[in-house]
Amino acid sequence: MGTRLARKPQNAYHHGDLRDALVRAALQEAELGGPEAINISALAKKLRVSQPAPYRHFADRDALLSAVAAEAFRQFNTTLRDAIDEPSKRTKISRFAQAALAFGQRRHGIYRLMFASRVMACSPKDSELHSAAMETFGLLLEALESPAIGLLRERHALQIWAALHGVIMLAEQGLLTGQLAETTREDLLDDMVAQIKLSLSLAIKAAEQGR
Amino acid sequence: MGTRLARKPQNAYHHGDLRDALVRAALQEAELGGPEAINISALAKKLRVSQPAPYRHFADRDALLSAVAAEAFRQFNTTLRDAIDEPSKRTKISRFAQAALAFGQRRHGIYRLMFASRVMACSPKDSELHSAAMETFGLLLEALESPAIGLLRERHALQIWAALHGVIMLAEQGLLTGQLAETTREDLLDDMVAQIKLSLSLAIKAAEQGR
DNA sequence: ATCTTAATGTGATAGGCTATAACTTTTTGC
DNA sequence: GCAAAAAGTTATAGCCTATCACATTAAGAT
Repeated sequence: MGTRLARKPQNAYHHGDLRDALVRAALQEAELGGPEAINISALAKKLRVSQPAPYRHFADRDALLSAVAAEAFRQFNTTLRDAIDEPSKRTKISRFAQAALAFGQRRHGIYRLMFASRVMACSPKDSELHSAAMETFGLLLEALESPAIGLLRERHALQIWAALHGVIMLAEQGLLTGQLAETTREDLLDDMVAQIKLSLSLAIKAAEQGR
Repeated sequence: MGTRLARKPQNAYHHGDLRDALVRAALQEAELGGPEAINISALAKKLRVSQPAPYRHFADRDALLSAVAAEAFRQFNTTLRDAIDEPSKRTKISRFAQAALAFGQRRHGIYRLMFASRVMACSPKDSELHSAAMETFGLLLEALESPAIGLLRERHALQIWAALHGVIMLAEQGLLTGQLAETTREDLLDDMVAQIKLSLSLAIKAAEQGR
């Protein structure tokens, strides 16, 4: 992001970097309180501009949220890329999954914003958000490290994606804390990933024999 | 719900059933638009009462949403109970999962409301919501039909719960439509359930041999 | 250099929604 | 029946989004 000025030059009529500053500040607000915590008036006050100024850069609140979600996806992708590339004994997909879970827990407000349906609903309109989310899926496919191709590969990627998302969402709501305090979320997720990988290898073997 | 009057007796100062009427009307609004679509002023107008009247029955908007979510969970539980009891060649857990997926897709706004974190966050406070959600989990355990007990059983129930929730949430956002049009969501979910069941039976066998 | 135009910011203002306060009308229990 | 609680009402305040008309600065063309 901020390739330009990071702060408003004091006494300047023009902020110089308002659009990016808004996204950064909104991201910070959402960190704890999720999408609901993003308040245009409050952001304007914080950045020392008039209340309507943000509307010069975003058509409405949803447009701002969309831009924030896109930035969040980019940060998510950076984290996942690091996890994939980091050397380790575990499989790439396991590292991918654990990194995503950690992101979802440490930055739960942001994660919630990223998948807020209001924001994701406008995928076709907002290509910035859409492409960032697609890149995440691309990283997942890469992490799968599977010889499978085409539909089978995508199918299993989607299963992992769903398992991951489900665990993160449930963890967020404390639905994994009450009971089962002993078994950690990391273990639960790793089990699911292992099951899906196993099923994938079986499917490949079956396909090879069938051919 | 409505054991009392279904409609407001005309020209009556007291509505007679406002609390339940509000929950029903709100549920209807959320059907399409999710939790954001619930508007206290609009509900009051629709039910022909003054705008502040709802506040005689609910402390604030979140309290209303909580009550609506509780009712939604009860309806969810009824659907799931029917699916479990219905005779079929498939396993109980598969029927459970398919019924939940169908509910999540047909009534996506309601499903979103049920798991809106603002609402679920206040679990301890709102025992009505909390107990309805716990009952859902109880039904899942029942549907699992597993000889496993204790932690192992709960662990696998949570895995299925997470897989289910993940698939529903992704389907909701159209993230399962673009690619993979051929493979239906039902199949995807059934695969995941089968994988988890398989893993469960293996774990049981391992535990028996270990003993 | 200057002139025009687009971009960006401001004050004023409207409208919607939540929520509270003070007052009124029924209902209910003693 | 009467006192008190329950459930409505009108009036009003406050917050937030969003738009309008106007002001200022930046940028590009001549």
